[in-house]
Amino acid sequence: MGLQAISANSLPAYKDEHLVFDFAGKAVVLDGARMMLTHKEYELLALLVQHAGEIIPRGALLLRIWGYSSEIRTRTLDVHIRRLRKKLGAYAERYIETIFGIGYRFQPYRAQQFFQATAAEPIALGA
Amino acid sequence: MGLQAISANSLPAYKDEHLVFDFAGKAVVLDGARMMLTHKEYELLALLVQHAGEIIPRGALLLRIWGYSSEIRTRTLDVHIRRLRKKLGAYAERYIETIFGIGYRFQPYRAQQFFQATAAEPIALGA
DNA sequence: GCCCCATTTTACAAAAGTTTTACAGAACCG
DNA sequence: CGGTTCTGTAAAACTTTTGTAAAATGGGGC
Repeated sequence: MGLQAISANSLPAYKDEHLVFDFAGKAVVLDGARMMLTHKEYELLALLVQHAGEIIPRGALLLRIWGYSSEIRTRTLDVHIRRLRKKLGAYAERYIETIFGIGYRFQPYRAQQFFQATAAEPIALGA
Repeated sequence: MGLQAISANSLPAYKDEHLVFDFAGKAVVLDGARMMLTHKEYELLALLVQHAGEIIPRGALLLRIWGYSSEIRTRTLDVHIRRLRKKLGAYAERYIETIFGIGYRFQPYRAQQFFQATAAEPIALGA
């Protein structure tokens, strides 16, 4: 029965102490409870997690997820980031960093203890 | 005696605390009472039950049961889902989940206790 | 033809999701 | 500091999707 139940572009799942991100099953589990994410929220978080540790510029996020070419001024991205942070609960700030003037970065749970960050160096990332 | 040879698509019957789905006999029993389903209702529920736990996109349902190729806008599926839910009575929402923007999913009776169910759930998936 | 009944369509209401607006607040720069 | 730019946030506005009732359609049997 080729019912094609929800296609799966399989990447190795991301996993740390609190968060399990199953790209194949498009399921995210936080501390054992399934995170209920909308499409856009899922896509946004997935993109960040796939590039864990890297800074992703606002422009890149807006392009990849919204198809917006640069030079569109909108708060949409921020609103979605906010909702993700809300759903990430206590770990919100730890997982999703704001890189002022550049974009955002998903940080694996443990990673932050090694770099006691003052802030973030504006590491460039190709759009 | 069994002149009724085991029909070709005899799948093992689905069964849980309240619902018994006998594919071979095309009979559905809910809390001991036979559910009277029309042909389309039966096909729809059967397809969902056969893939219990999986999300089945609207497009797949419309294709498999109605032969509709995509890009036909119709509320027929929704109407049938509604009638099924009505006949499922109190268990309706528990058995048939709506996955917003994607499709529907039949959930075995017990399964939901693992994921705390607040309400209808928008599990996100890429489109 | 007429009736019955399953099914589909129509039309609108309700719900869920997304974007925009408006402004507060934080970070940067001189 | 004072000005400027950028981000956070809540709430409103908007869009899309689903739910629902009711009417229309269509096929079989009488």
